[in-house]
Amino acid sequence: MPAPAPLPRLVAHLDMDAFYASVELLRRPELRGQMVVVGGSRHRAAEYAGDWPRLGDYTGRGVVTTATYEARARGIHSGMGLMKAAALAPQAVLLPADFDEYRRLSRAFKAAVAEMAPDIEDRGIDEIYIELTHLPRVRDAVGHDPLGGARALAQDIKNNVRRATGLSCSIGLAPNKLLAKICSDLDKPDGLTVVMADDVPTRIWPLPVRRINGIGPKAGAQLDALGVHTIGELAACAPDWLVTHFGRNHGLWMHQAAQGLDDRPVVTHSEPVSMSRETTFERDLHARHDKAALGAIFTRLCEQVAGDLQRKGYVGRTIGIKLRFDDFRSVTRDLTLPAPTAQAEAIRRAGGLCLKRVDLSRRLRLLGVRVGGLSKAGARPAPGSRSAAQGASATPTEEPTSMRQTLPLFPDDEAPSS
DNA sequence: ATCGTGTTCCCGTGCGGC
DNA sequence: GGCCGCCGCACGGGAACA
Repeated sequence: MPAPAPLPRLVAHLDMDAFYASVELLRRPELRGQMVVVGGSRHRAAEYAGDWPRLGDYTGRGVVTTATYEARARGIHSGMGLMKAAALAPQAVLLPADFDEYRRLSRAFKAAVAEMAPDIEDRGIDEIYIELTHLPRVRDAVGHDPLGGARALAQDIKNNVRRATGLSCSIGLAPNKLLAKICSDLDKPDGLTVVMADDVPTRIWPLPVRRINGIGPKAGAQLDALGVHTIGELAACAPDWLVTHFGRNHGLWMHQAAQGLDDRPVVTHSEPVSMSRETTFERDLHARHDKAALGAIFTRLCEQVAGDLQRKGYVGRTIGIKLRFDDFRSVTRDLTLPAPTAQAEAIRRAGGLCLKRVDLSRRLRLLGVRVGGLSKAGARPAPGSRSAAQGASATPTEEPTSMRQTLPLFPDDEAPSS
């Protein structure tokens, strides 16, 4: 009896095509074929008498969230400032984002995948990883051809997503998450791309290093400056040389990734670590001059994040704020409370204390509130979180005195250090 | 005239417990 | 008591990604 061939691991990465824009086209089919951009937050999708709002008429802050392929052909891409996009294609239709609808379709496409392959890792609203290795259709594929079985399954998953949502997606099929992610992008839209270990030199090595998930703008620019442009060039770098430039962890990881190696599991369950709300103002605000407006925004953010926590049944111990100044520098401050909370009042008081630790002489463009160190609202504190238990043996209901006094939301700049 | 929102992970520093 | 090393946590910043 011949020894059974070792089973290759098979992972799929599924990415919805131009997700938000495609959802908009589902309910506005008359826009098909046009340049459509989704983005901005403060404009309304009012009733248009056959006349769509045009990018060129938009004034204000905001970025492109998604653009149809027609708009991308004009050089528009996600993350681009709306005013810059407007210069490229003023006649493109601009629609505001409707996250409730996107979440509805997101649940629908994930359910359609789960019918066929239940081991799914959520990677946000429009993409997932799928573990295929142990599925009967793959493991016991006819002719002992697991790859053939996986490819057929991936095609069936695409068909089921389209049946359930009317939307197309692209799937990458590979021996690990890293390669699956890269190759789901190789044949967009509506693609199904397979890359196995043997294909890495021909299909992966010619690509720019930025295509590796985890090499972002900073590392990409650094590698570029060092003369390393493609993944193949990165693969040829000595690990020690990468370690000297990027540190032990990062350098060794880069070297592994460039070989197409990755053993991260598909993680099917995860708990949230933090929840936050933030907002960019329509115009930059000053802590003293616009104190009332900022205080109101701050209070609203605290209420929103408290509402999010309560709705989802979490409490958190670490309260943080985030500020972005007019020069785009940002700072964060946080504070860990003796006991977790989901109350807007407590969050606002702690956030107010954080705020006092920041030099507020520059104008602000963004304010955010974050709650981390989350635990389930009903649960006993985890045996790992010590400070609540081992600090003074206070009763859980007792409030520190500092929490009881009403603190100014945006304190005047007191005792300037200059 | 750019440059949002929400989340995770990682690293360095500082500090206290042991 | 002082010092040391180790460890974990809190905090702040940065990078990355959807």
